[in-house]
Amino acid sequence: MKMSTKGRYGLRAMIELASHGGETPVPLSVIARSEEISERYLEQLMTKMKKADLITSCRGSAGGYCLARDAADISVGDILRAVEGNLNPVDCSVDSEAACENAGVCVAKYVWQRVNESINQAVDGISLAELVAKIPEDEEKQPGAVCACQK
Amino acid sequence: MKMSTKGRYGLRAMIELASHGGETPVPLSVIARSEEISERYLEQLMTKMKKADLITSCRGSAGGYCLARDAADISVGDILRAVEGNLNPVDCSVDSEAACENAGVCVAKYVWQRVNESINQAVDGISLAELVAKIPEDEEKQPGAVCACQK
DNA sequence: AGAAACACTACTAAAATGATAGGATATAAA
DNA sequence: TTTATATCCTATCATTTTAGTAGTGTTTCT
Repeated sequence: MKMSTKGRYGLRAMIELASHGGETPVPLSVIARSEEISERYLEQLMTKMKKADLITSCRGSAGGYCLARDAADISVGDILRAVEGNLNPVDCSVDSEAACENAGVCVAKYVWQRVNESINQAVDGISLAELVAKIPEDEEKQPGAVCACQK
Repeated sequence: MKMSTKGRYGLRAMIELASHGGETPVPLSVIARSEEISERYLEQLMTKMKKADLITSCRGSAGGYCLARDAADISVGDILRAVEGNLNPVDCSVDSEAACENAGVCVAKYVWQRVNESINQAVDGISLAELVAKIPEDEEKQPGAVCACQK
């Protein structure tokens, strides 16, 4: 039950992006360098977040990425689901998806549904703005100090 | 963020075991056949649950596994942590473990801690007895009908 | 003695993860 | 209009993890 690098990197990239104020687009290279994430790999995650309408992009020189809306209106759940796919611990726990023929009598399903609800409730209850507000003053200025931890 | 077969099989095996009443030891072969899980693989999971003092075993002919205590006193959390290890979505989120040097200023950590607490609270709030009670009457009698779903 | 069951360790095929690589396209500034 | 700086798109690949096998040993009941 581990969050993959997709979710971890994705979240950190969004925190980094949000902490830039949003005046001008932030190039991928800046975020990647700050967070010590492979530029090529992060690019794939940004694509997913763009498709989920969490960020916008400008190509060409002086281009980069911007938040698609206010950081207060982007939840951690939005970010994680964008890069990780749904957060259900078990696919068959969500009806009409990959439910097996025993779904009707399966009591284990009850567990996975509860866990699923619990996880989503937790991540939906935290906004990006809330996280940026937690960054210590002096850290916010110099990109990179937010968290270079690879975990 | 998927639960591996360890957690899924482990939970199902325990539900199956608990549904046998506990009068006599239930052989691995019975549980494995009922739940359509590889006997050899399930054996490894049972070993973990035994080490976690969730089950006891009797060797030899007429041997098998029993719950170590009342099903009401075994939580789903106990089971999942026994077979999966801790349920933290990210290792560095738990203090004094694999914390990185930026743990002090890392705001992402806050997210993982909240998610961790949320998951554990959910699984600790469900007992094995509660699940067994949910099994439909006619299903309870014939082993295997509980859930043979591989998910 | 022999069958039935757990105990322990090592190995392995397959799947998922975490990248890397190579180009194509767009944009602004020189 | 050329050049530098970006994003965009698709394919490939090495590594790690997962899920399962296999072999051997030990215990216990009949």
